[in-house]
Amino acid sequence: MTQAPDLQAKKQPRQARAKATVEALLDTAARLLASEGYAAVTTNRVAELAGVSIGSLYEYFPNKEALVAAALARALREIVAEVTLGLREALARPDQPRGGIDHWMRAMVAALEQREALLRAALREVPFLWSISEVRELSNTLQQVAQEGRYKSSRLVHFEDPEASTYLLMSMVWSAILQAVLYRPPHLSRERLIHTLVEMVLKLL
Amino acid sequence: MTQAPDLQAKKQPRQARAKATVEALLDTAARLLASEGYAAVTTNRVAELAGVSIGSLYEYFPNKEALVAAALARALREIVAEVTLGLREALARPDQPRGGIDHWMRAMVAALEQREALLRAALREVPFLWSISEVRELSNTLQQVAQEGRYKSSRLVHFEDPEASTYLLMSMVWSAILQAVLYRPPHLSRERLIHTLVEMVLKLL
DNA sequence: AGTGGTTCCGAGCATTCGCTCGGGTTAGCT
DNA sequence: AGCTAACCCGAGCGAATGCTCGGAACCACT
Repeated sequence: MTQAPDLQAKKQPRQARAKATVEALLDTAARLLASEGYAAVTTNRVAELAGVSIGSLYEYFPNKEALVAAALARALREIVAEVTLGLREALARPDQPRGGIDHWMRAMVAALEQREALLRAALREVPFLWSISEVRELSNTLQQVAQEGRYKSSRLVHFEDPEASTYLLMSMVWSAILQAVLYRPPHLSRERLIHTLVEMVLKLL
Repeated sequence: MTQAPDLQAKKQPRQARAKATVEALLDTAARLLASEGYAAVTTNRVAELAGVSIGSLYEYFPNKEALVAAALARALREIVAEVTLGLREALARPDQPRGGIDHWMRAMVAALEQREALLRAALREVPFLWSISEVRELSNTLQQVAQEGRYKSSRLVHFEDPEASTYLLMSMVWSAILQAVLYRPPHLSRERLIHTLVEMVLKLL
C-alpha cells in the first residue's frame, strides 16, 4: 500500500495577513476538491485560485497531501460538532424516543448533505484519507456520542452484547445515511430514508 | 467533477496466446492495486510485471482506466456470484430463519474478506470507480437478490414500506460488513460481527 | 530610521507517466 | 512455401505537476 505522507503543518501563520492566506488556501482546496475532484487539485492551481503564489503555499504546508488533509480535517470537525449538537437537542425533546431519534437523524443527514460533493470526492478519490487522524478517529468519536445518547436517554438497548450492538447500530445508520446522501438512490427520498431508519431503530431498541 | 473516461475494450483477443496476455495484464493490475495502491498502478509497470510489453497492453485496452476497470469488474462479478450462491444455500437449510441468515452473512463476509486489499484500494482510491457499470449496478443487483430471498423464505418482512425497508436493510447489512472487513474495528471480531448482525436482522423480520 | 523576523513571489527544474508508432514475430490457412 | 492477419515489441515523445530557491516586500518594534 502507498506510504503515508507527511501531514504535519510546516509553519504556523503568525500575522493576520498570513492567517488569511492559509484560510484562502484551505477554502480553495476544499472547493476545488468538491467541484472538480482530486485530480484537479494541483498545488499550482490552488495557489492561483486562492490569489496566492505557489511559494507561499509551501510556506505553510510541507506538501500537497498536507494541504488537502488540513482542509478535510476542518470539514470533519464541523460535521462531528453538528452531529453532537444534534444529539443534545434530540435528548432535550419531549416526544421521546421517536422525536429524538428523528431529530438526530435529520441532524446527521443535514450535516452530510451540506458537504455532499466534498465528502464524495474525499471518500472516493483521496488516497491518503485514512492517514488523516480525524478520519481514523471518526468511528470511535461517533460511537462515544452514541453511547452517551444511550446512557442519557431513558430507553435502554436490550441486547446480549450492548457494546457491539451500539457500535454496529451506529455504524449501520451512519453508513446508510452516508450511502444514501452520496449515492442518491432514485427511489429513496430523504423523507423516506429518515422515516424508515427511525422505524428500524425504534424496533431495535 | 472529473469526466468519465472511456472504459470500452479496444480489441478482442482472438488467439489463445493473446487471451493469456490479457489475463496476465488483468491479474497483474489487480495484484498491484491490492498490494501497493492505485498510485502504483502505472501502465509501464503493469506491462513489465505481467511479462508483456507496453505496446501490447495498448492493443487490448484503450487507456489505463479501462484496464483497471476491467480488473475490478471481474472481481465484482465473482463477488456477486458468490453472494447469490450463498443465498441459494441459505434458503436450502432446515434451521430457518436463523441458520439461513447466518449462512448468508458468512458468505458475504467470506466473499469480501477474500478480496479485502483490492476492495480497500478500489473504494478509497480509484477515482472513476462509479463509472464502472458493474459498480453502479451493484446495489440494485444486491437488492434484487435480497427481494428474492424475501419472497422465497417463509418469513416475511412486516414493514409499512417493505420496498424501502428491504433496500435499506440490505444496504445497511452490506455496508456494515464491508465497513467491518475493510476497517477491522479492533473490538469487533468476525464472529461477534456475524452474531450481532444475525440478531439484529432477526429482530427486524 | 534601522533591523530582524515574517511573508510573499514565480520562473523553472526534475521527474513521472500515459501513450504512440514503426517495425518485427508468430499462428493459421491454402 | 507463401501469404495475411493477429500479435508483440520498447525507445522515446509530449505534457503535466510537485516543489525549490533566491530574492523582494512587508510588518512590528525600538
